Order: sequence, then C-alpha cells, then structure tokens
Amino acid sequence: MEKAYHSIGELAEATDTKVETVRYYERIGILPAPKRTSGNYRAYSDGHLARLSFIRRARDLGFTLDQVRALLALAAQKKQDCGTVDALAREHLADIDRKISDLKALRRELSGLIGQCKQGTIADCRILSALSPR
Amino acid sequence: MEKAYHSIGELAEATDTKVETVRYYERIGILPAPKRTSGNYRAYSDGHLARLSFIRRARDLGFTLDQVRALLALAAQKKQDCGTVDALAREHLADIDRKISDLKALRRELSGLIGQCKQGTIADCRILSALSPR
DNA sequence: CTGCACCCTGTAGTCGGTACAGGGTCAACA
DNA sequence: TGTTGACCCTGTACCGACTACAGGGTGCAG
Repeated sequence: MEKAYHSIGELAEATDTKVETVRYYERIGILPAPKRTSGNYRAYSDGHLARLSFIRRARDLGFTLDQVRALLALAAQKKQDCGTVDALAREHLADIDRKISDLKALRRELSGLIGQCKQGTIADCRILSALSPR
Repeated sequence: MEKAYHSIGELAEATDTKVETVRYYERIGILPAPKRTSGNYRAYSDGHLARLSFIRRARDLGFTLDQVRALLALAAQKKQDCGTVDALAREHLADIDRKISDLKALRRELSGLIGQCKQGTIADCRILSALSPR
C-alpha cells in the first residue's frame, strides 16, 4: 500500500509544481480542496496526486487550463466515445502548427537582419533601420 | 509637408494598434505624452508616429517591451557602435529557436497520440491515458 | 526549548494589453 | 439651432497562469 496522505510540498515535488501553484489550482477549482490535518495542513489523497499529474502533463503539452478542464470532464464520463478528445487534441495540434510557422517566419526575418552591421555606428545600423517606419 | 498633428485614432489606425494600447504605451512611459488640443485631445507629431511604428514593428518581431525600450535607448545614442543591437537581436533569435524546437517536440508527441483512438470509449482512450500519471 | 523547515491565509505583482463605465468634444446634417 | 453619432477623455477592473511576498502557525530534531 502507498502512503495515505501527502503534504502540499510532497505533491508539488512529485509533479514538478510550485506549492503556490497547487494552492492556485485549488482556488480556481481545477483541483478539489483536500481534507485538512488537525494542524490545518492540506492532506492530499492519491486521487489528488493523479489529477494534478494529469493537469501538469496536459499543461506541459500546451493545453490551456480551460482545455484541461474539458479533458478532465470528458475523462470522467467513461461511456462517451473518445472522438471528442481526439477532436480537442487535433484542434490543439493545428494551433501548434500555426505557432511553429509564425515563429519560423519571424526567425527568417530576424536572422536576415543579424550580422549585417559590422563595426558600424548606430546611425547606419541595419537592424534599427529595418525597425524604423518605412 | 505632412499634416502637423494626428489624433490618437489616426495614430492607432496607421500603426495597426488599438487606441487603448496607445494610451497604455503612454502610461508605461514607452511613448511620450503628446501635446493636447484645446478640447484635451492628444495631438501627436510625426515623431510620435515614427516611435510608435518602431515599437509595433519590434513587438511584431517578438521583442518584449523591455527589449524595445533598450533598442530605443540605443537608437538614441548615435555614436555608439551597433554591436549591442546585434547582440540583443541574436539573443532574441536564440529564444525563438528554443521555442521552435520545444513546439516541434510537442507536436511530435501530440501527433503520435492523435488517431490512435478509433470508435473506442473513454475508458481506453490513448490520449487520456497518455496524459494520466505513469 | 530552540531553531528551522514547512505550512497557512491574504493580497499584490507580473506581461501586454483589453474592456468597460461614465462622461466630454466636434463636425455634419436637418 | 438642435441633435445625432463618431470620436475622444479618465479611471478602473479584468484576462491567463501563475509568482512573490508578508505575517503568522505547526511540527520535529537536536
């Protein structure tokens, strides 16, 4: 058997989360409030640990907290088909693709500017003039 | 000759910025406060327009407002060499490269998950189990 | 029994804006 | 002349997703 309860610090360490963030998740209602010890310390169950792990992993994958809420709600309804989950993930993938191509365009533009000014003065710096109004 | 003064709306439209954002830039001190008309409307010079254009273009390139402040300060000192500007831009480029590779890793991970659940139920959805604690 | 790590609540700050509310100004048109 | 409607003003609160205190309480080891 595993340990019955975890302190907030243990939960935070196990999920690579700051203690303040765990409390924040409780405040916004995405992680249920746990029982308290006699000294008013939060006492988390393994269920809390699992839920927080899920949240953090989804956040790492770039889902917003609202999307995580949606995923958690879906996960709770075991009968439903997982097409909805798949759609959510696909939508998110499209977002990622957009971000990647935006960043690549940006990268091209910026790297074109770099290395053009060698020993010049600000007065004729190409980077600054590229930023100036045309 | 160009028009002597511009209203905040004109400035905003010319630089593809919201009016509120222009006022915000004034509040945080990145765009100097302009003169006022008799009716207390802001009256911007071409210098303001140029500075706002610079700010917006740098923001579009992904520089933070602090970096923009630094660039503006450098641009104001015409004697200095532009190695500093170049370094700032290179640093920013490295940030972008990091973001791109992070997003690519994410993309690989997420796209590996998609399409694995066909007509299944939530109970054995691979996306949800991939998100669950291991 | 003292020191220290940990926990508690509550509030404010971060970044880069955005969204009102509740008013004032100005030009055109009837 | 009156009135509509577009624009402008200030001030404040809000967004997401945390983070950082301040000012205190708890628990355990030496």
